[in-house]
Amino acid sequence: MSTQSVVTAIRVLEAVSDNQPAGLSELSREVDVPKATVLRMLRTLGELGWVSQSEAQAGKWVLTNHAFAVASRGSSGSVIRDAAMGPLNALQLDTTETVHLAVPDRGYMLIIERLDTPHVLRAFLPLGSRLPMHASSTGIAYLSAADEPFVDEYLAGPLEALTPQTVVDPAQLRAMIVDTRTRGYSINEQGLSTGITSIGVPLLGVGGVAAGSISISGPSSRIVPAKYQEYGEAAAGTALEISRALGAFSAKAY
Amino acid sequence: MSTQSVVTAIRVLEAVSDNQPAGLSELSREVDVPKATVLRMLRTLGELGWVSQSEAQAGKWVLTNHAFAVASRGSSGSVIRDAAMGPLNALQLDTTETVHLAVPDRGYMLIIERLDTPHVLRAFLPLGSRLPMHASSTGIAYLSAADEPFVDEYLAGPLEALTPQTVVDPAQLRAMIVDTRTRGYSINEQGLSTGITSIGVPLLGVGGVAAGSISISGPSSRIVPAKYQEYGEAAAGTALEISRALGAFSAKAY
DNA sequence: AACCGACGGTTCATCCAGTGAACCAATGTA
DNA sequence: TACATTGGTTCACTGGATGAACCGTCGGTT
Repeated sequence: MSTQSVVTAIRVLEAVSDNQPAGLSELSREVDVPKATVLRMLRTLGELGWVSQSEAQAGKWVLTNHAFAVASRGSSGSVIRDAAMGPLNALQLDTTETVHLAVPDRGYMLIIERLDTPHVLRAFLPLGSRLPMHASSTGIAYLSAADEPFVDEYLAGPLEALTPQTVVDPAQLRAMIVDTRTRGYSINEQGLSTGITSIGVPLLGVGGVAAGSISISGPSSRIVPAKYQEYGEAAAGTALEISRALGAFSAKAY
Repeated sequence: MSTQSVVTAIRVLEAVSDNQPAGLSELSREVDVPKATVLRMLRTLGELGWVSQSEAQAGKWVLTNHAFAVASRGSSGSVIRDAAMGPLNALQLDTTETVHLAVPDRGYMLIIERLDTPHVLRAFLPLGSRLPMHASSTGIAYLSAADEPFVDEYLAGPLEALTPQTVVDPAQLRAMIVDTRTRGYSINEQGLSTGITSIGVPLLGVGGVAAGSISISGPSSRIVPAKYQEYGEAAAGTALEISRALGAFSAKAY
């Protein structure tokens, strides 16, 4: 790989992100690069305003808000967001529950938008949360629209259980994906966090490829089985609208 | 500055972020670095999963979601978020209007969280939005708690008007900052976008330094002058609670 | 008190990775 | 047709990146 110093710098950056207030030796071990080099990277990234020394603990390094600001103008993210916000807003008002907009990132679903419920009891997924695909309705929905090789590869990997209800059996997950395809929406009952049920639908981008997903989430006491169909169909309608806006069904532009 | 290839890479990354589907020559000009070098950076960043070729337009480069995922675990962001979400939630329920959580980034306020109003008529700031400080209630609130040199520098810079109501006169802005200090909250009437009024309060971090701000926003037809005081005081109370949790008033830990 | 290990941070000779001018083919446009 | 711009490639040169060995400090053990 070329430009190895850049590679090192980015790896350091990701290591900082993963270990938040991260120490020098710690990072050096993590990235497997001499301390001197890591420190030089941190200094450079610091000058650029991407990391800084934690004011709470000297010698510990943290990410800055600037890093977030630069990266939040993500490509597909903003395209999808633009297309999704209107319909998503309507969906939230219709259902009165929290709706999420998620895009894929390396086996995770990344929450990039949220419109929340007026209910006192509300679910909180901070913006930027990464949810394992197999443990979230957005993830299963995304997988239901993704191409086979991707699904095979994902299901072959290690699947961690986040709650006692998390489904980690590949065969069972495959069945859930098939159900999602036929039904039009995925259902996740407390597989991500206890007491939360969620219903997801995939979004399609240009050429009909999976681009992300949306979901309706709330306490399992409110999102009861009797409501699955109503919410599922509402979400599916919204997703269709967004996918259409993304150009999923128009002739591919050459 | 050391490790110049890293500097170049990050500058390329930021240039991509700013110009979204960005072409090679375009970036080369922007960063003032030969095309060959820019291309090498793009390839390296591509291998790392931070940028990719736009599938819509070949040869154009865009940021990936992965970049967003890494950077969204921002330091101060998450610390503040953890401290703020509880009180903010209560504030939203009390006022029934949209509340925002914002942190500073190079002259802008970065919206990192939002709790939505149940009202059909609602304002949308996408999460990750960057608002000029002088044109937002969060910005003026932040400036009212920031140190003098920072304020001087900011007001000396170019101040763009986003709407006909945006205040861009430094003297007038300074008066607004003073008012904010004495009153306890800032008011922005349609300075950010027409038809939207917003009330902001600064958050203080360790040592009492400005760390961010919160705001209550809504259509100017609902957030009328008669409500300013009620909302302002509610927000100020919430901000105080958050600042306390951030350790603004405890003895500095040595 | 003396010892130890781990911490953040520094130094500097070696050498290889990054640089950028010049190049290509393709497309657009006047 | 000619000209300008695009994305992308090549390669000799050299100066910037590397990493082993170093320093001072801190906190816990014995």
